[in-house]
Amino acid sequence: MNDADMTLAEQTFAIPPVAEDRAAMIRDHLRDAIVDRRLAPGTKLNEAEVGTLFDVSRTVVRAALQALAFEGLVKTERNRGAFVANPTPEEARQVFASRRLIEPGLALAAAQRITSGEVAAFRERLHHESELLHQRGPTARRAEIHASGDFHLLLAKVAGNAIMLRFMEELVARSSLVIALYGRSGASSCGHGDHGNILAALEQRDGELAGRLLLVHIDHIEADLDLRNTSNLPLREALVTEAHRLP
Amino acid sequence: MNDADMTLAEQTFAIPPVAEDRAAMIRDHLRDAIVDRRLAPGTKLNEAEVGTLFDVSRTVVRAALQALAFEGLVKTERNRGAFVANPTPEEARQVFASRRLIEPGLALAAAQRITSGEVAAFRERLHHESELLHQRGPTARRAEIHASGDFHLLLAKVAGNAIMLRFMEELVARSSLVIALYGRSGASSCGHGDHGNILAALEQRDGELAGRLLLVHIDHIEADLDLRNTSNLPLREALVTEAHRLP
DNA sequence: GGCGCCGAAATTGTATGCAATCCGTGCGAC
DNA sequence: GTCGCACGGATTGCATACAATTTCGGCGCC
Repeated sequence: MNDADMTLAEQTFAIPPVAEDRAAMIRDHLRDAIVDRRLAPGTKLNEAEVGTLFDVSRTVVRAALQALAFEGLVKTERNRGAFVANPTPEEARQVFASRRLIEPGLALAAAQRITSGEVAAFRERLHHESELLHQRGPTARRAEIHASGDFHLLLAKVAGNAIMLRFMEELVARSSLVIALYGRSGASSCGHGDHGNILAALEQRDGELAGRLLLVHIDHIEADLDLRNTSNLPLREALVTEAHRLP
Repeated sequence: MNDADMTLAEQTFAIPPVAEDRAAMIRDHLRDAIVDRRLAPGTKLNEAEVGTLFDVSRTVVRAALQALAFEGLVKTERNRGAFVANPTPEEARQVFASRRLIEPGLALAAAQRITSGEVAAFRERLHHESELLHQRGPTARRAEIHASGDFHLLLAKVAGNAIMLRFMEELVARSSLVIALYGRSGASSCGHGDHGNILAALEQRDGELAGRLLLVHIDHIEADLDLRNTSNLPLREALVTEAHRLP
Protein backbone atom coordinates (compact mmCIF):
# COMPACT_ATOMS: atom_id res chain seq x y z
CA MET A 1 0.00 0.00 0.00
CA ASN A 2 1.44 3.36 -0.95
CA ASP A 3 0.78 6.79 0.48
CA ALA A 4 -1.80 7.71 -2.12
CA ASP A 5 -3.93 4.72 -1.22
CA MET A 6 -3.67 5.52 2.46
CA THR A 7 -4.81 9.08 1.99
CA LEU A 8 -7.69 8.02 -0.22
CA ALA A 9 -8.85 5.45 2.28
CA GLU A 10 -8.64 7.92 5.11
CA GLN A 11 -10.66 10.43 3.16
CA THR A 12 -13.28 7.85 2.27
CA PHE A 13 -13.79 6.89 5.88
CA ALA A 14 -13.18 10.42 7.10
CA ILE A 15 -16.09 10.57 9.53
CA PRO A 16 -15.11 7.66 11.79
CA PRO A 17 -11.38 7.67 10.91
CA VAL A 18 -10.54 4.26 12.35
CA ALA A 19 -11.11 4.52 16.07
CA GLU A 20 -8.03 6.55 16.74
CA ASP A 21 -8.49 7.40 20.39
CA ARG A 22 -11.33 5.51 21.92
CA ALA A 23 -11.30 7.34 25.23
CA ALA A 24 -11.70 10.66 23.43
CA MET A 25 -14.51 9.23 21.35
CA ILE A 26 -16.40 8.01 24.39
CA ARG A 27 -15.78 11.32 26.14
CA ASP A 28 -17.23 13.20 23.19
CA HIS A 29 -20.27 10.95 22.94
CA LEU A 30 -20.98 11.30 26.64
CA ARG A 31 -20.45 15.05 26.53
CA ASP A 32 -22.86 15.35 23.63
CA ALA A 33 -25.43 13.34 25.53
CA ILE A 34 -25.01 15.53 28.60
CA VAL A 35 -25.21 18.91 26.92
CA ASP A 36 -28.09 17.66 24.79
CA ARG A 37 -29.81 16.73 28.03
CA ARG A 38 -30.30 13.16 27.00
CA LEU A 39 -28.50 12.31 30.23
CA ALA A 40 -30.16 14.05 33.14
CA PRO A 41 -28.07 15.74 35.84
CA GLY A 42 -27.37 13.29 38.64
CA THR A 43 -27.50 10.22 36.42
CA LYS A 44 -25.01 7.61 37.50
CA LEU A 45 -22.46 6.62 34.88
CA ASN A 46 -21.63 3.02 35.60
CA GLU A 47 -18.19 2.12 34.29
CA ALA A 48 -19.02 -1.40 33.26
CA GLU A 49 -22.26 -0.35 31.63
CA VAL A 50 -20.65 2.40 29.58
CA GLY A 51 -17.86 0.00 28.69
CA THR A 52 -20.30 -2.58 27.39
CA LEU A 53 -22.12 0.09 25.44
CA PHE A 54 -19.01 1.18 23.60
CA ASP A 55 -17.37 -2.23 23.66
CA VAL A 56 -14.25 -1.21 25.55
CA SER A 57 -12.80 -2.09 28.91
CA ARG A 58 -13.37 -0.07 32.04
CA THR A 59 -9.86 1.31 31.71
CA VAL A 60 -10.84 3.37 28.71
CA VAL A 61 -14.14 4.41 30.25
CA ARG A 62 -12.38 5.66 33.34
CA ALA A 63 -10.13 7.86 31.23
CA ALA A 64 -13.16 9.35 29.50
CA LEU A 65 -14.93 9.95 32.79
CA GLN A 66 -11.86 11.57 34.28
CA ALA A 67 -11.76 13.93 31.33
CA LEU A 68 -15.38 14.90 31.81
CA ALA A 69 -14.80 15.37 35.52
CA PHE A 70 -12.15 17.94 34.62
CA GLU A 71 -14.58 19.79 32.46
CA GLY A 72 -17.03 19.90 35.32
CA LEU A 73 -19.67 17.93 33.45
CA VAL A 74 -19.26 14.88 35.65
CA LYS A 75 -18.65 14.60 39.35
CA THR A 76 -16.80 11.61 40.71
CA GLU A 77 -17.03 10.47 44.30
CA ARG A 78 -14.38 8.14 45.55
CA ASN A 79 -15.57 4.55 45.75
CA ARG A 80 -19.00 5.64 44.60
CA GLY A 81 -18.57 6.39 40.95
CA ALA A 82 -19.25 9.11 38.40
CA PHE A 83 -22.45 11.11 38.06
CA VAL A 84 -23.62 13.69 35.58
CA ALA A 85 -22.98 16.98 37.34
CA ASN A 86 -25.82 18.51 39.30
CA PRO A 87 -24.74 22.14 39.72
CA THR A 88 -26.03 24.02 42.72
CA PRO A 89 -27.60 27.45 42.21
CA GLU A 90 -24.36 28.94 43.46
CA GLU A 91 -22.33 27.03 40.89
CA ALA A 92 -24.81 28.08 38.25
CA ARG A 93 -24.29 31.72 39.19
CA GLN A 94 -20.55 31.26 38.98
CA VAL A 95 -20.82 29.79 35.50
CA PHE A 96 -22.60 32.87 34.26
CA ALA A 97 -20.42 35.23 36.27
CA SER A 98 -17.44 33.65 34.52
CA ARG A 99 -19.01 34.12 31.13
CA ARG A 100 -19.76 37.74 31.90
CA LEU A 101 -16.17 38.21 32.89
CA ILE A 102 -14.72 36.50 29.86
CA GLU A 103 -16.92 37.04 26.84
CA PRO A 104 -16.65 40.83 26.51
CA GLY A 105 -12.89 40.43 26.40
CA LEU A 106 -13.23 37.80 23.71
CA ALA A 107 -15.48 40.13 21.75
CA LEU A 108 -12.82 42.81 21.88
CA ALA A 109 -10.20 40.46 20.50
CA ALA A 110 -12.57 38.96 17.95
CA ALA A 111 -13.61 42.36 16.60
CA GLN A 112 -9.99 43.14 15.81
CA ARG A 113 -9.27 39.89 14.08
CA ILE A 114 -12.48 38.79 12.41
CA THR A 115 -12.23 38.14 8.68
CA SER A 116 -14.94 38.27 6.08
CA GLY A 117 -14.78 34.52 5.78
CA GLU A 118 -15.47 34.18 9.48
CA VAL A 119 -18.36 36.60 9.24
CA ALA A 120 -19.81 34.36 6.57
CA ALA A 121 -19.38 31.32 8.82
CA PHE A 122 -21.17 33.19 11.59
CA ARG A 123 -24.04 34.08 9.27
CA GLU A 124 -24.43 30.52 8.18
CA ARG A 125 -24.56 29.41 11.82
CA LEU A 126 -27.15 32.05 12.58
CA HIS A 127 -29.27 31.02 9.66
CA HIS A 128 -29.10 27.40 10.72
CA GLU A 129 -30.04 28.41 14.23
CA SER A 130 -33.07 30.44 13.21
CA GLU A 131 -34.32 27.59 11.07
CA LEU A 132 -34.16 25.25 14.04
CA LEU A 133 -35.98 27.78 16.15
CA HIS A 134 -39.04 27.42 13.95
CA GLN A 135 -39.08 23.66 14.08
CA ARG A 136 -40.77 21.52 16.67
CA GLY A 137 -39.75 18.35 18.39
CA PRO A 138 -37.01 17.39 20.80
CA THR A 139 -34.47 16.78 18.06
CA ALA A 140 -34.75 20.33 16.78
CA ARG A 141 -34.64 21.60 20.33
CA ARG A 142 -31.39 19.75 20.97
CA ALA A 143 -29.89 20.99 17.77
CA GLU A 144 -30.92 24.50 18.73
CA ILE A 145 -29.13 24.23 22.05
CA HIS A 146 -26.07 23.09 20.23
CA ALA A 147 -26.25 25.83 17.63
CA SER A 148 -26.77 28.47 20.24
CA GLY A 149 -23.69 27.36 22.11
CA ASP A 150 -21.73 27.14 18.90
CA PHE A 151 -22.20 30.86 18.37
CA HIS A 152 -20.26 31.59 21.52
CA LEU A 153 -17.61 29.03 20.68
CA LEU A 154 -17.17 30.55 17.27
CA LEU A 155 -16.63 33.89 18.98
CA ALA A 156 -13.86 32.33 21.05
CA LYS A 157 -12.31 30.71 17.98
CA VAL A 158 -12.23 34.02 16.14
CA ALA A 159 -10.56 35.64 19.14
CA GLY A 160 -7.66 33.32 18.34
CA ASN A 161 -6.72 32.13 21.81
CA ALA A 162 -6.71 28.37 22.22
CA ILE A 163 -6.66 28.54 26.00
CA MET A 164 -9.65 30.83 26.21
CA LEU A 165 -11.40 28.67 23.65
CA ARG A 166 -11.03 25.69 25.93
CA PHE A 167 -12.33 27.66 28.89
CA MET A 168 -15.33 28.75 26.84
CA GLU A 169 -15.99 25.20 25.75
CA GLU A 170 -16.24 24.23 29.37
CA LEU A 171 -18.44 27.19 30.27
CA VAL A 172 -20.81 26.68 27.37
CA ALA A 173 -21.18 23.01 28.17
CA ARG A 174 -21.84 23.74 31.82
CA SER A 175 -24.33 26.42 30.87
CA SER A 176 -26.32 23.78 29.11
CA LEU A 177 -26.45 21.74 32.30
CA VAL A 178 -27.52 24.77 34.29
CA ILE A 179 -30.29 25.58 31.85
CA ALA A 180 -31.43 21.98 31.98
CA LEU A 181 -31.73 22.20 35.75
CA TYR A 182 -32.93 25.72 36.32
CA GLY A 183 -34.40 26.86 33.01
CA ARG A 184 -37.94 28.14 33.39
CA SER A 185 -39.27 28.32 29.87
CA GLY A 186 -36.62 25.93 28.65
CA ALA A 187 -37.51 27.28 25.26
CA SER A 188 -35.72 30.57 24.75
CA SER A 189 -32.45 29.04 25.84
CA CYS A 190 -30.80 31.68 23.75
CA GLY A 191 -32.36 32.95 20.63
CA HIS A 192 -34.10 36.17 19.73
CA GLY A 193 -31.99 38.50 17.72
CA ASP A 194 -29.20 38.83 20.25
CA HIS A 195 -26.71 36.82 18.26
CA GLY A 196 -27.44 38.74 15.11
CA ASN A 197 -26.84 42.08 16.79
CA ILE A 198 -23.60 40.88 18.29
CA LEU A 199 -22.39 39.68 14.92
CA ALA A 200 -23.26 43.03 13.37
CA ALA A 201 -21.17 44.81 15.96
CA LEU A 202 -18.26 42.46 15.34
CA GLU A 203 -18.53 43.03 11.63
CA GLN A 204 -18.18 46.76 12.19
CA ARG A 205 -15.19 46.00 14.40
CA ASP A 206 -16.92 47.60 17.34
CA GLY A 207 -15.69 45.24 20.01
CA GLU A 208 -16.91 47.45 22.83
CA LEU A 209 -20.46 47.35 21.54
CA ALA A 210 -20.27 43.63 20.90
CA GLY A 211 -19.12 43.17 24.49
CA ARG A 212 -21.98 45.21 25.87
CA LEU A 213 -24.48 43.30 23.75
CA LEU A 214 -22.99 40.05 25.00
CA LEU A 215 -23.53 41.11 28.58
CA VAL A 216 -27.15 41.90 27.82
CA HIS A 217 -27.46 38.59 26.04
CA ILE A 218 -26.09 36.68 29.03
CA ASP A 219 -28.50 38.60 31.21
CA HIS A 220 -31.32 37.38 28.99
CA ILE A 221 -30.26 33.80 29.40
CA GLU A 222 -29.83 34.10 33.13
CA ALA A 223 -33.14 35.91 33.51
CA ASP A 224 -34.83 32.74 32.31
CA LEU A 225 -33.35 30.78 35.20
CA ASP A 226 -34.85 30.18 38.60
CA LEU A 227 -31.84 30.22 40.87
CA ARG A 228 -33.62 30.71 44.16
CA ASN A 229 -31.96 28.76 46.90
CA THR A 230 -34.29 25.80 47.16
CA SER A 231 -33.19 25.64 50.81
CA ASN A 232 -29.69 24.92 51.87
CA LEU A 233 -30.43 21.67 53.63
CA PRO A 234 -27.93 19.05 52.54
CA LEU A 235 -30.76 16.59 53.05
CA ARG A 236 -32.56 18.11 50.15
CA GLU A 237 -29.57 17.79 47.90
CA ALA A 238 -29.26 14.16 48.84
CA LEU A 239 -32.84 13.57 47.81
CA VAL A 240 -32.50 15.24 44.44
CA THR A 241 -29.68 13.24 42.96
CA GLU A 242 -31.98 11.75 40.37
CA ALA A 243 -34.33 13.69 38.13
CA HIS A 244 -36.94 13.96 40.87
CA ARG A 245 -37.36 17.71 40.79
CA LEU A 246 -40.10 18.72 43.13
CA PRO A 247 -42.77 20.94 41.61
CA MET B 1 -13.94 5.33 68.04
CA ASN B 2 -16.04 8.46 68.32
CA ASP B 3 -16.02 11.60 66.25
CA ALA B 4 -13.77 13.51 68.61
CA ASP B 5 -11.06 10.87 68.32
CA MET B 6 -11.33 10.85 64.56
CA THR B 7 -10.94 14.56 64.33
CA LEU B 8 -7.98 14.54 66.67
CA ALA B 9 -6.26 11.83 64.74
CA GLU B 10 -6.88 13.59 61.48
CA GLN B 11 -5.49 16.80 62.88
CA THR B 12 -2.44 15.05 64.24
CA PHE B 13 -1.60 13.52 60.90
CA ALA B 14 -2.96 16.48 58.98
CA ILE B 15 -0.05 16.79 56.56
CA PRO B 16 -0.16 13.30 55.03
CA PRO B 17 -3.75 12.43 55.97
CA VAL B 18 -3.56 8.74 55.21
CA ALA B 19 -2.85 8.50 51.49
CA GLU B 20 -6.38 9.23 50.50
CA ASP B 21 -6.06 9.62 46.77
CA ARG B 22 -2.70 8.54 45.52
CA ALA B 23 -3.22 9.75 41.97
CA ALA B 24 -4.00 13.25 43.25
CA MET B 25 -0.95 13.14 45.47
CA ILE B 26 1.35 12.18 42.62
CA ARG B 27 -0.25 14.80 40.42
CA ASP B 28 0.39 17.47 43.03
CA HIS B 29 3.98 16.39 43.57
CA LEU B 30 4.66 16.42 39.85
CA ARG B 31 2.95 19.77 39.42
CA ASP B 32 5.03 21.26 42.18
CA ALA B 33 8.17 19.94 40.58
CA ILE B 34 7.16 21.40 37.23
CA VAL B 35 6.19 24.87 38.39
CA ASP B 36 9.27 24.93 40.63
CA ARG B 37 11.29 24.15 37.53
CA ARG B 38 12.89 21.13 39.08
CA LEU B 39 11.57 19.28 36.03
CA ALA B 40 12.66 21.03 32.86
CA PRO B 41 10.23 21.54 29.98
CA GLY B 42 10.44 18.62 27.59
CA THR B 43 11.50 16.12 30.24
CA LYS B 44 10.03 12.71 29.59
CA LEU B 45 7.88 11.34 32.38
CA ASN B 46 8.28 7.60 32.20
CA GLU B 47 5.27 5.82 33.67
CA ALA B 48 7.16 2.94 35.19
CA GLU B 49 9.83 5.21 36.60
CA VAL B 50 7.36 7.57 38.25
CA GLY B 51 5.47 4.55 39.52
CA THR B 52 8.56 3.10 41.13
CA LEU B 53 9.36 6.47 42.66
CA PHE B 54 6.01 6.74 44.36
CA ASP B 55 5.56 3.01 44.81
CA VAL B 56 2.33 2.68 42.85
CA SER B 57 1.35 0.90 39.67
CA ARG B 58 1.37 2.52 36.26
CA THR B 59 -2.42 2.74 36.43
CA VAL B 60 -2.26 5.39 39.11
CA VAL B 61 0.59 7.21 37.40
CA ARG B 62 -1.37 7.37 34.17
CA ALA B 63 -4.29 8.99 35.96
CA ALA B 64 -1.96 11.62 37.43
CA LEU B 65 -0.35 12.28 34.07
CA GLN B 66 -3.71 12.57 32.38
CA ALA B 67 -4.73 15.14 34.96
CA LEU B 68 -1.61 17.19 34.32
CA ALA B 69 -2.19 16.92 30.59
CA PHE B 70 -5.61 18.51 31.12
CA GLU B 71 -4.00 21.38 32.97
CA GLY B 72 -1.60 21.90 30.10
CA LEU B 73 1.49 21.20 32.17
CA VAL B 74 2.16 17.91 30.46
CA LYS B 75 1.83 16.90 26.84
CA THR B 76 1.10 13.33 25.96
CA GLU B 77 1.82 11.83 22.56
CA ARG B 78 0.10 8.64 21.68
CA ASN B 79 2.36 5.60 21.99
CA ARG B 80 5.23 7.90 22.96
CA GLY B 81 4.43 8.98 26.46
CA ALA B 82 4.14 12.10 28.57
CA PHE B 83 6.50 15.05 28.58
CA VAL B 84 6.68 18.21 30.62
CA ALA B 85 5.06 20.82 28.41
CA ASN B 86 7.28 22.87 26.18
CA PRO B 87 5.11 25.85 25.25
CA THR B 88 5.79 27.59 21.98
CA PRO B 89 6.16 31.38 21.94
CA GLU B 90 2.65 31.56 20.56
CA GLU B 91 1.26 29.51 23.42
CA ALA B 92 3.22 31.68 25.83
CA ARG B 93 1.60 34.78 24.36
CA GLN B 94 -1.82 33.20 24.73
CA VAL B 95 -1.19 32.42 28.38
CA PHE B 96 -0.50 36.05 29.11
CA ALA B 97 -3.25 37.29 26.84
CA SER B 98 -5.65 35.12 28.85
CA ARG B 99 -4.38 36.55 32.11
CA ARG B 100 -4.80 40.08 30.79
CA LEU B 101 -8.33 39.24 29.83
CA ILE B 102 -9.24 37.62 33.11
CA GLU B 103 -7.40 39.26 35.97
CA PRO B 104 -8.85 42.78 35.74
CA GLY B 105 -12.29 41.25 36.00
CA LEU B 106 -11.20 39.28 39.03
CA ALA B 107 -9.86 42.46 40.58
CA LEU B 108 -13.22 44.11 40.11
CA ALA B 109 -15.00 41.29 41.88
CA ALA B 110 -12.35 41.00 44.56
CA ALA B 111 -12.48 44.70 45.39
CA GLN B 112 -16.16 44.44 46.12
CA ARG B 113 -15.88 41.41 48.33
CA ILE B 114 -12.52 41.63 50.09
CA THR B 115 -12.67 41.49 53.87
CA SER B 116 -10.20 42.85 56.37
CA GLY B 117 -9.17 39.31 57.20
CA GLU B 118 -8.30 38.67 53.57
CA VAL B 119 -6.34 41.88 53.41
CA ALA B 120 -4.32 40.62 56.34
CA ALA B 121 -3.71 37.32 54.57
CA PHE B 122 -2.54 39.23 51.52
CA ARG B 123 -0.17 41.30 53.62
CA GLU B 124 1.32 38.24 55.21
CA ARG B 125 1.89 36.70 51.78
CA LEU B 126 3.51 39.89 50.58
CA HIS B 127 5.79 40.03 53.57
CA HIS B 128 6.79 36.43 53.06
CA GLU B 129 7.45 37.17 49.42
CA SER B 130 9.65 40.19 50.07
CA GLU B 131 11.69 38.21 52.56
CA LEU B 132 12.34 35.53 49.99
CA LEU B 133 13.33 38.18 47.49
CA HIS B 134 16.31 39.11 49.63
CA GLN B 135 17.54 35.60 50.05
CA ARG B 136 19.90 33.74 47.78
CA GLY B 137 19.98 30.20 46.57
CA PRO B 138 17.74 28.07 44.41
CA THR B 139 15.44 27.12 47.26
CA ALA B 140 14.55 30.71 48.00
CA ARG B 141 14.13 31.35 44.29
CA ARG B 142 11.65 28.49 44.00
CA ALA B 143 9.73 29.64 47.02
CA GLU B 144 9.64 33.12 45.52
CA ILE B 145 8.13 31.81 42.30
CA HIS B 146 5.51 30.05 44.36
CA ALA B 147 4.75 33.05 46.52
CA SER B 148 4.50 35.31 43.51
CA GLY B 149 1.96 33.01 41.91
CA ASP B 150 0.09 32.64 45.15
CA PHE B 151 -0.64 36.36 45.13
CA HIS B 152 -2.63 35.98 41.95
CA LEU B 153 -4.36 32.87 43.21
CA LEU B 154 -5.34 34.66 46.37
CA LEU B 155 -6.86 37.36 44.21
CA ALA B 156 -8.96 34.74 42.45
CA LYS B 157 -10.00 33.18 45.75
CA VAL B 158 -11.16 36.52 47.10
CA ALA B 159 -13.16 37.08 43.94
CA GLY B 160 -15.21 34.11 45.12
CA ASN B 161 -15.64 32.21 41.89
CA ALA B 162 -14.44 28.61 42.03
CA ILE B 163 -14.46 28.21 38.26
CA MET B 164 -12.35 31.25 37.66
CA LEU B 165 -10.06 30.14 40.46
CA ARG B 166 -9.42 26.90 38.65
CA PHE B 167 -8.72 28.73 35.40
CA MET B 168 -6.28 30.98 37.20
CA GLU B 169 -4.55 28.01 38.79
CA GLU B 170 -3.93 26.65 35.35
CA LEU B 171 -2.76 29.98 33.98
CA VAL B 172 -0.42 30.68 36.88
CA ALA B 173 1.11 27.23 36.60
CA ARG B 174 1.60 27.59 32.87
CA SER B 175 3.09 31.04 33.37
CA SER B 176 5.77 29.45 35.46
CA LEU B 177 6.63 27.11 32.61
CA VAL B 178 6.73 30.00 30.17
CA ILE B 179 9.04 32.01 32.40
CA ALA B 180 11.27 28.98 32.79
CA LEU B 181 11.57 28.73 29.02
CA TYR B 182 11.63 32.32 27.89
CA GLY B 183 12.56 34.33 30.98
CA ARG B 184 15.50 36.60 30.33
CA SER B 185 16.64 37.69 33.75
CA GLY B 186 14.88 34.78 35.37
CA ALA B 187 15.19 36.82 38.51
CA SER B 188 12.43 39.43 38.56
CA SER B 189 9.83 36.79 37.78
CA CYS B 190 7.37 39.05 39.48
CA GLY B 191 8.37 41.23 42.35
CA HIS B 192 8.99 44.93 42.73
CA GLY B 193 6.20 46.69 44.47
CA ASP B 194 3.52 45.76 41.94
CA HIS B 195 1.75 43.39 44.25
CA GLY B 196 1.75 45.88 47.09
CA ASN B 197 0.19 48.58 44.95
CA ILE B 198 -2.49 46.22 43.72
CA LEU B 199 -3.34 45.21 47.24
CA ALA B 200 -3.60 48.85 48.27
CA ALA B 201 -6.08 49.49 45.49
CA LEU B 202 -8.12 46.46 46.51
CA GLU B 203 -8.13 47.61 50.10
CA GLN B 204 -9.63 50.93 49.00
CA ARG B 205 -12.17 48.95 46.99
CA ASP B 206 -10.96 50.56 43.80
CA GLY B 207 -11.32 47.56 41.52
CA GLU B 208 -10.77 49.61 38.38
CA LEU B 209 -7.42 50.82 39.61
CA ALA B 210 -6.44 47.35 40.79
CA GLY B 211 -7.29 46.04 37.33
CA ARG B 212 -5.18 48.66 35.61
CA LEU B 213 -2.28 47.96 37.93
CA LEU B 214 -2.63 44.25 37.22
CA LEU B 215 -2.37 44.90 33.50
CA VAL B 216 0.80 46.89 34.05
CA HIS B 217 2.10 44.14 36.28
CA ILE B 218 1.48 41.50 33.66
CA ASP B 219 3.21 43.73 31.15
CA HIS B 220 6.21 43.80 33.47
CA ILE B 221 6.34 40.04 33.60
CA GLU B 222 5.94 39.64 29.88
CA ALA B 223 8.51 42.34 29.17
CA ASP B 224 11.09 40.09 30.77
CA LEU B 225 10.38 37.35 28.26
CA ASP B 226 12.07 36.76 24.95
CA LEU B 227 9.27 35.51 22.76
CA ARG B 228 10.88 36.07 19.40
CA ASN B 229 10.01 33.31 17.04
CA THR B 230 13.19 31.32 17.21
CA SER B 231 12.33 30.29 13.65
CA ASN B 232 9.31 28.27 12.78
CA LEU B 233 11.19 25.28 11.52
CA PRO B 234 9.73 22.14 13.03
CA LEU B 235 13.28 20.81 12.81
CA ARG B 236 14.34 23.24 15.45
CA GLU B 237 11.56 22.24 17.76
CA ALA B 238 12.53 18.63 17.38
CA LEU B 239 16.06 19.49 18.43
CA VAL B 240 15.05 21.39 21.53
CA THR B 241 12.92 18.82 23.29
CA GLU B 242 15.47 18.45 26.06
CA ALA B 243 16.99 21.29 28.03
CA HIS B 244 19.50 22.04 25.26
CA ARG B 245 18.67 25.69 24.84
CA LEU B 246 21.05 27.28 22.41
CA PRO B 247 22.73 30.44 23.65
C1' DG C 1 -43.88 -1.91 62.99
C1' DG C 2 -39.46 0.34 63.10
C1' DC C 3 -34.59 0.19 63.76
C1' DG C 4 -30.12 -1.52 63.36
C1' DC C 5 -26.93 -4.96 61.95
C1' DC C 6 -24.83 -8.45 59.08
C1' DG C 7 -23.67 -10.75 54.78
C1' DA C 8 -23.93 -11.10 49.70
C1' DA C 9 -23.91 -8.72 45.44
C1' DA C 10 -22.42 -4.98 42.94
C1' DT C 11 -19.13 -1.46 41.95
C1' DT C 12 -14.95 0.95 42.15
C1' DG C 13 -9.64 1.16 42.94
C1' DT C 14 -5.40 -0.89 41.78
C1' DA C 15 -2.06 -4.19 40.02
C1' DT C 16 -0.54 -6.99 36.49
C1' DG C 17 -0.21 -9.32 31.93
C1' DC C 18 -0.17 -9.15 27.09
C1' DA C 19 -0.25 -7.04 22.53
C1' DA C 20 1.07 -3.06 19.77
C1' DT C 21 4.13 0.54 18.91
C1' DC C 22 8.29 3.00 19.05
C1' DC C 23 13.32 3.60 19.49
C1' DG C 24 17.98 2.48 19.06
C1' DT C 25 21.57 -0.50 17.45
C1' DG C 26 24.07 -3.25 14.41
C1' DC C 27 24.55 -5.34 10.05
C1' DG C 28 24.74 -5.26 5.12
C1' DA C 29 24.51 -2.95 0.56
C1' DC C 30 25.91 0.62 -2.25
C1' DG D 1 31.65 6.14 4.72
C1' DT D 2 26.74 6.57 4.46
C1' DC D 3 22.34 5.04 3.87
C1' DG D 4 18.70 1.64 4.51
C1' DC D 5 16.76 -2.02 7.06
C1' DA D 6 15.72 -5.45 10.29
C1' DC D 7 15.71 -7.05 14.81
C1' DG D 8 15.63 -6.61 20.05
C1' DG D 9 14.60 -3.95 23.99
C1' DA D 10 11.89 -0.63 26.06
C1' DT D 11 7.51 1.69 26.64
C1' DT D 12 2.81 2.59 26.07
C1' DG D 13 -2.35 1.06 25.30
C1' DC D 14 -5.61 -1.86 26.82
C1' DA D 15 -7.89 -5.78 29.04
C1' DT D 16 -8.40 -8.48 32.82
C1' DA D 17 -7.89 -10.19 37.64
C1' DC D 18 -8.11 -9.26 42.26
C1' DA D 19 -8.71 -6.35 46.49
C1' DA D 20 -11.32 -2.77 48.86
C1' DT D 21 -15.47 -0.39 49.50
C1' DT D 22 -20.16 0.56 49.11
C1' DT D 23 -24.96 -0.83 48.54
C1' DC D 24 -28.89 -3.47 49.31
C1' DG D 25 -31.76 -7.04 51.16
C1' DG D 26 -33.09 -9.80 54.93
C1' DC D 27 -33.02 -11.03 59.60
C1' DG D 28 -33.36 -10.38 64.42
C1' DC D 29 -34.25 -7.31 68.20
C1' DC D 30 -36.42 -3.68 70.52
